[in-house]
Amino acid sequence: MDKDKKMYVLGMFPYPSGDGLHVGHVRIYTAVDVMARYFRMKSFDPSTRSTRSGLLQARVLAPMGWDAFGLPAENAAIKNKTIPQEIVPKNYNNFREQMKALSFSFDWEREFATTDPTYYGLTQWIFLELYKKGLVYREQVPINWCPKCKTGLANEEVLPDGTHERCGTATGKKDLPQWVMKITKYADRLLSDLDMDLGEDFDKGLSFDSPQLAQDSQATRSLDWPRGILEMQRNWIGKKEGVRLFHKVEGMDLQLDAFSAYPIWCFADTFMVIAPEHPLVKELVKGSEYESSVTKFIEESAQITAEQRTEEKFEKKGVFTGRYTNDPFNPGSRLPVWVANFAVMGFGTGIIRCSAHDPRDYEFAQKYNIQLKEVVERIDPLVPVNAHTNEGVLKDSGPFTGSKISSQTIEEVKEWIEDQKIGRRETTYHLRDWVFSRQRYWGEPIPLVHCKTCGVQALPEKDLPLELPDLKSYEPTDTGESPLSRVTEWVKTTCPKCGEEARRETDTMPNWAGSCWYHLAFAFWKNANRQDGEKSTHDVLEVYRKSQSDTPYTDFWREVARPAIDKYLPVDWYLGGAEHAVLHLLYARFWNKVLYDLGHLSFTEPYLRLRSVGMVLAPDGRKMSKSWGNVINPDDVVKQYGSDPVRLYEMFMGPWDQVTAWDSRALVGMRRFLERVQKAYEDSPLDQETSPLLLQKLAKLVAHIERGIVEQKFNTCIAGCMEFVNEWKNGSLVLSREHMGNFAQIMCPFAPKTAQKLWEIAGHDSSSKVEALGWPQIEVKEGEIGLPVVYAVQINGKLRAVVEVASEVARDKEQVLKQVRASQTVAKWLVGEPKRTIFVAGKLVNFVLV
RNA sequence: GCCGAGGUGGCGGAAUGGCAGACGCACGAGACUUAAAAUCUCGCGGUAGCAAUACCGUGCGGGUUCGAUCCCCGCCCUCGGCACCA
Repeated sequence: MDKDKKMYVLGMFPYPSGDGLHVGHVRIYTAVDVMARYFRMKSFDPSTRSTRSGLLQARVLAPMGWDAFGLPAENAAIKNKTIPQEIVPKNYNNFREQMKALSFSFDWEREFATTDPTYYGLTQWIFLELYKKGLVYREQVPINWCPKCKTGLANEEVLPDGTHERCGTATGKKDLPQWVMKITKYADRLLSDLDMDLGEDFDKGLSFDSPQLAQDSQATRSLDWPRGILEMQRNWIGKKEGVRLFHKVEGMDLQLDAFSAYPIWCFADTFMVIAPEHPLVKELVKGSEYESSVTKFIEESAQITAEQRTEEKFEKKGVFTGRYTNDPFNPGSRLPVWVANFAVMGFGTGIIRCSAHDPRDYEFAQKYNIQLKEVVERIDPLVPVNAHTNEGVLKDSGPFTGSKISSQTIEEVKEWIEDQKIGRRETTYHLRDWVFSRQRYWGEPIPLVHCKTCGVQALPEKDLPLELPDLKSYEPTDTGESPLSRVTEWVKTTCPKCGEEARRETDTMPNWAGSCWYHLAFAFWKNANRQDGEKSTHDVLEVYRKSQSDTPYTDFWREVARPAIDKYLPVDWYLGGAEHAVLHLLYARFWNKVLYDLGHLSFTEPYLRLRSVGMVLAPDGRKMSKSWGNVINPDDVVKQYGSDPVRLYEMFMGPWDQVTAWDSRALVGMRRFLERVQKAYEDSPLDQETSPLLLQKLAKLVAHIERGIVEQKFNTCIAGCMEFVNEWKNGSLVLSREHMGNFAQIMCPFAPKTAQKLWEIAGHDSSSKVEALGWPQIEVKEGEIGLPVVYAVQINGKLRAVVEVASEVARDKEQVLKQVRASQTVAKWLVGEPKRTIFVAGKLVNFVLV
């Protein structure tokens, strides 16, 4: 094996809740373990066979850790009247034991929790790197607020009807200063890199000459992610190139800017709409006869929750402001300005130019009798053409009258707009900046200090990690501030710049922070459980912290972390749930790009191949949920059936990427199969020659499993194994000792315990490990075995017979046709000479009579 | 409305242009057993037939092809995600 090659297989690390591992987790991590075990065997180098640790030299990384900060643990601790520091380790220790019980062969000496100060010190260091790069800023951002509990709430604590999930009070919003990350600065790259050629980053993991991986090197080496998830990322970023258009309000010194993504249709616009929450609305009507009606409308709109607003039946409503603007597209015309609830702040400018060519605008204009104009002849006489089609020939459109709409004329219009100085090109994004503050206890403290004279100061690297103080009471405060703000002795500090008294930032980081870079940490992480006597990451970092350097973390990153990261990253296979399709993946990609720009990483995309698992439903076909009482606990089934049958069942139950309902009865089939194989091994003498048919099947099975594993078609791999055993035992066929060993080897990724037992029954002693000699290679040359080839014979495309042809002539068309025609059944159907004969070598003959 | 994934026996599913229903579950019959469980053997899409066999059959309608579960066009349904996005 090429020493520069590696394989990094990663399952999205779990949030260790008190309920323990879920069968959905088991489905993901069994797949990760199957792949990891396969790649380890595959990476075995026969030339190092004599060295004791040929396997250990292979650079296959399959780590596991715990995403342990965040709201659920904090709320669970509050509920149980304890502290997160106590329940979190309890939870992840339980997760680890459950995983070990399932024989997951993860690199346990690399395990960590994001709540470990050694880990979150590095998270804080990365935060400061982003901060120093100017990607973190402070802004007033509204949070969800429960006026009764006097507490800030996460979105998930607010029910769809806008009430607080715990007390039922209607929630509101409260403005708080928050730290925000400028992810929008990276919007373009986050979008275009989805299609970028990743070059050699992609090649590093190609050493295992597996079927699909071999294909990759020939295809474009852009991200190999499910199409749907790529699409969701694109939509979430939501890049729109358009124009910002300027309008003067008649009789006022006021400009209204509107964004348009379809500028070529602007000649049709006949009115404008402004969002009720737009800051200029009040100014527009101040002191006019419209003031009261508009104010009333604003108040009404404010009471409607965002949820209600997005309901389908939601009625488009508005009121006239009494104001008009000029229309730069139709000089001399004026556009009435309405306030309407279908305009929202936060997209575009909050002000829209409206026309008959937008169904929503059209509906609104019809309702309020606003004059309309159309610039493209209708196709359907009942409705105006929709601008989104961007098709048609313009009429009544100033200098563009008579132009056919095309990408070229759209460009011309944009140019014309800029020439006329009535607007300018602008790109908008759906993506917003990322609110990074949480007014919560259980998260990484944000390592900033507020000084009266020096303003906000970053904590020096030497002071990291900034540890979370142990608190007995950590419930949210009634001002909405973080619970940390109450801990006077912790908050009180000195300014790193001037040394005067200063206050620590009391907000903590969101749950996402730890998961933004954990895949990097696994590359260099060493925990204290190591057997090999090497220093743990904690100890190494301590040495740096106690050194003279002012930048111990930067030094550590450069000297320790970076070389290991370069060795293993990017992640070759990333397996997890589709629920992270947008946020986690986007945030992690964002941090990766920033770290790349800072020179801390050598690659721009963290996850090369992404696969999402299908949900496991309860036996009743519904989602598993405590409230339905239909949750299957993996502990119970492992106890009842054993770990190998559970692993096998999770892989066998259906296509890995599709939803399937759990069926405990089907599980017994897995145990039966494993017992049957073991019996078959015990009954087989070890001194036989393998039957030719079986040898051929075994060779095919090995190839099938290799392809199946990299394509995540685990279900058919297992079916293939079952089929093989059925062939073996139902016929009077025999397997040699060597081939019995081979079958044990290919079973190993799926059912490692059973595979080891089979290996031993096949004559190896227990000090020999089934995975230790690599992946079996069985070569059968075509024709060597001399088995007859089965031809399907069709008449007019309809199957009429099946004919065996001796292997020596099985590829010779003339000979095959002769033999096929000799069959009685074929002769019966073959009336007259065929007009055409289709011959597919080794497979099929089709006589076409008509 | 848009985007995505699906629709095949009683059930989970297999077959990605070439023998539809592999493999497993459930079910039925038989063997073993005093009996049951377990295990083993056989059967198991529908219709007709004692049978050989024939016809029908992969959500619906059309098309391409010697040949379509698979590719193309138009619909229907289920699940997941997003949405007054200007």
